[in-house]
Amino acid sequence: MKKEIFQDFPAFLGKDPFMPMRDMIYQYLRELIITRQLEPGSRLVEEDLGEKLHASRTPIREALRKLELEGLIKQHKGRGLEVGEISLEDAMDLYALCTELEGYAARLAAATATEEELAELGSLLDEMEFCIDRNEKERERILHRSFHMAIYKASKNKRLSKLLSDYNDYLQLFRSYYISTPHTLHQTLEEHQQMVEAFRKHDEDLAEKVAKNHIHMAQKAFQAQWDVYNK
Amino acid sequence: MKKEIFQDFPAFLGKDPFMPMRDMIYQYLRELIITRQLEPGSRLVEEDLGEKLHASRTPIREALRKLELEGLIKQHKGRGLEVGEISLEDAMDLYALCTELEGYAARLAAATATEEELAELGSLLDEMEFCIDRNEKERERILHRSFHMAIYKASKNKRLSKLLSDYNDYLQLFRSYYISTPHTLHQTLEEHQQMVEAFRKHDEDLAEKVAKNHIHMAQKAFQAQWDVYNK
DNA sequence: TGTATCACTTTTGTATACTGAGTTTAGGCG
DNA sequence: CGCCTAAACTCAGTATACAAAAGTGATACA
Repeated sequence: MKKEIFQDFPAFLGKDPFMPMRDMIYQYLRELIITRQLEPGSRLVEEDLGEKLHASRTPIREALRKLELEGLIKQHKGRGLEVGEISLEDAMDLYALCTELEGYAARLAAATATEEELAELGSLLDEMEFCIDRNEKERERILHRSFHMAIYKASKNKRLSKLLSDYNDYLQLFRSYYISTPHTLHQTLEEHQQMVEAFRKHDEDLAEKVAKNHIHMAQKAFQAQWDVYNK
Repeated sequence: MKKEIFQDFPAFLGKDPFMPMRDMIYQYLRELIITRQLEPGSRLVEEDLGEKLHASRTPIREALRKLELEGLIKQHKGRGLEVGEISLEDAMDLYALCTELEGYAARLAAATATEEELAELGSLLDEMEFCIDRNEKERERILHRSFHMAIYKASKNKRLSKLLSDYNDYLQLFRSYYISTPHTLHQTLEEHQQMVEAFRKHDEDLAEKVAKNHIHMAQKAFQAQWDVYNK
């Protein structure tokens, strides 16, 4: 495990000086894993991490337990933890599940979305279009996330919202497989527009269908890239 | 917090002498909470628990963190943890979510169930009928759980299976609200029979419909009892 | 040369000690 | 008598120390 990876932890710490150390460490490691700065298979030794992050084993352990529960890290045969490999089977399961859940969330959103929520979604859409034209990828990524979050919130089901929000982060891992080309970005934008359109008409069936299709497209893009990488 | 509640922990420990203490404590506390032996609002002080369960704070903490993540216990404003109160809103959200997920699992099961899986479900059904006639409630409860697990497994989606399995345990908490009368048990049995029937015919739409209805019935029973308790 | 055993190393599991934040309580002052 | 303040207490957050399990390697014996 290279030490340089952990160089920017002090800056990360500064973000919220009141957050408990364990949560800091959790979020920090989670980000490293999801952005693949920590590669699958990397070993995570409590004492090493403690030294590198200038913390004792106790908060490290609690962060690791949480990551383990999320499925991002796994118990290494025999002993120690390591960053989990992603398997095609798991990815397919997750995409299938998310397809259902997004569809359901969209259905609920279509049924109950308020004018404010629709306006919010509309303005996010405009911003995203702007970003795509200017090729501001990072900002586009953040807006994309906000867009989906806004839908989850509009579903008015807190459990569903939390679940999808967690899964969305996880899917981030898979997205690193297929690079967003301008083409796929425009494609995605159009799908988003269709969704908002369906919400505006309060057409539940259409909203569900379009949302499901949206995730399904992402799944197909992932699988295509997977097949390229793994012959 | 009464000490007597924790009397049977040594026996619980005996079940698997190789399981780490933190997992023992987690499972033990979880069962106490779900069966309401630890009432909502009970305070959970690390040091107290350590003394009563003859363990140090470290494994206790790790067990508590896990329970907190599951939403079974909450950080009490200012200080300490306590067993979470259940809110009607959260229960309704969870039932709605489970309705969707069970429906989806049933659809998948109907599509792909093998002869072995169908036979397994059939025999569980027979056993349950036997138990209901003899009024063996505890055994019926365990079989009920196994029945749903068998469906999840038949869906062949591991993520979905894990998620529903966790939620099922959680719903146990809500079930303690409405007592299972022979009438509702027979009603439930019939719903289960309809589900297996749909699986046998590989009728996905029917399976989904019946499964959703099954959870929806449970939701209605819960809400009715809630309304009685809370005026 | 191959294998079995034993000491050693690595790393997690558990216990305990210390610290600091927030709460309660008791005493003094108006 | 009530209110404000400060000391004491409670309890979680973090650090450290010790124990135990499990791999690793070296040595001795066949």
